Amino acid sequence: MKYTEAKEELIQAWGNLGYSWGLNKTMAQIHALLMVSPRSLSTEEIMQELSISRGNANMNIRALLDWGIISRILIPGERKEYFKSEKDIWALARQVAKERRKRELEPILKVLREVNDVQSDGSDEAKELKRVVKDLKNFAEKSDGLLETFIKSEESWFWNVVLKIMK
Amino acid sequence: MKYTEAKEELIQAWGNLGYSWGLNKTMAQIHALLMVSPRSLSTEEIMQELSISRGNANMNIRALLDWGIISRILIPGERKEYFKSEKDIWALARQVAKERRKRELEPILKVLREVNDVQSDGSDEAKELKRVVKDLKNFAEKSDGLLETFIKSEESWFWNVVLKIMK
DNA sequence: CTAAACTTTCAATACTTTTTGAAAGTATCC
DNA sequence: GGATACTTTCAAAAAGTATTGAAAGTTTAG
Repeated sequence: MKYTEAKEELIQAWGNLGYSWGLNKTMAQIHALLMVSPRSLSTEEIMQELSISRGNANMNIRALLDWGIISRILIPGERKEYFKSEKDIWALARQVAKERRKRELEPILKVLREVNDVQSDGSDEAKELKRVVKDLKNFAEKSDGLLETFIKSEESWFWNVVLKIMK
Repeated sequence: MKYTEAKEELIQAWGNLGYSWGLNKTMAQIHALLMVSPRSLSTEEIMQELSISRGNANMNIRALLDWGIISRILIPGERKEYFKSEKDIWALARQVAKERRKRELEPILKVLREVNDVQSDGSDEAKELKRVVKDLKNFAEKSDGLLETFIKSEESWFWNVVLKIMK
């Protein structure tokens, strides 16, 4: 397989994976591009490589900065901004986990804690609801704890544990 | 908080969580409704409760059946079909993990294995690409293994390990 | 200060996904 | 068989999301 072909396939594939991690397609592609690039790239170059508009590039670069998975590089003497991505995939996964926890898990935990106070009127429906809320809350809290552990973990430490699990 | 209010909030919240798990909003809401319902419901009842059309209800019920997270119930003497959901949340999570693994992780693993054969032409770009592919492949394979372990796990067993990790 | 080099915004547009509802299909009953 | 009670399909409409590009904004240099 040729280099450019491989690069395009990878950007495409990583784009899909990123999408399933909760980024959008362009975000994930920009990220992939920065991943495979040995030097940091300017907005202009990103637009070019991915054939996207300035606005689109700008918005998604900002979103990536916001997620904390790429960073701005200022090159002395240059006015343009350059960007590079986090290249350690575990660090990236931890960062994504952190953001998703904030965006997705926290809101549902809040609702579950509220709904937990529902007064049962003794009906089957209310009893079932109470049971489900209890289970969900328990699940969500445990997931939250696990995520937190993962987010704070050192790669090597995490690895050792995972290997132990999978043995 | 009142029962109906709590129920609606929960369906809403679960709808959002399900969405972030890769189900669509209606799918997740139907699932939530079945979760909190002490008895199985017919298509008609689901349409009613969620104010959705017959077509929509039908399509999403089929998708949920397809994911294997709800099941069809036939009540003797009745012609209608009823549906009930898996109520064990861990079993549900395992099922979702299984489907997503098939739909998302497997395709990227396939691409990574292909791209892995790229011939380096000695350029920095090609070297970087090779490095990234190697890392990603490693990561994806390890995630795949971990997911597999989770999917096949018994709840209690998994729990013990998780608790150990989090201690 | 003005021009140049950039970055950001945003209304319009294009694209994707979801939802609707009526029509077609299927199974069961008498 | 025909009527009834359902389920499924699917083209059209609506809703949601992403993308464009030109205009406005900002920063730096001279």
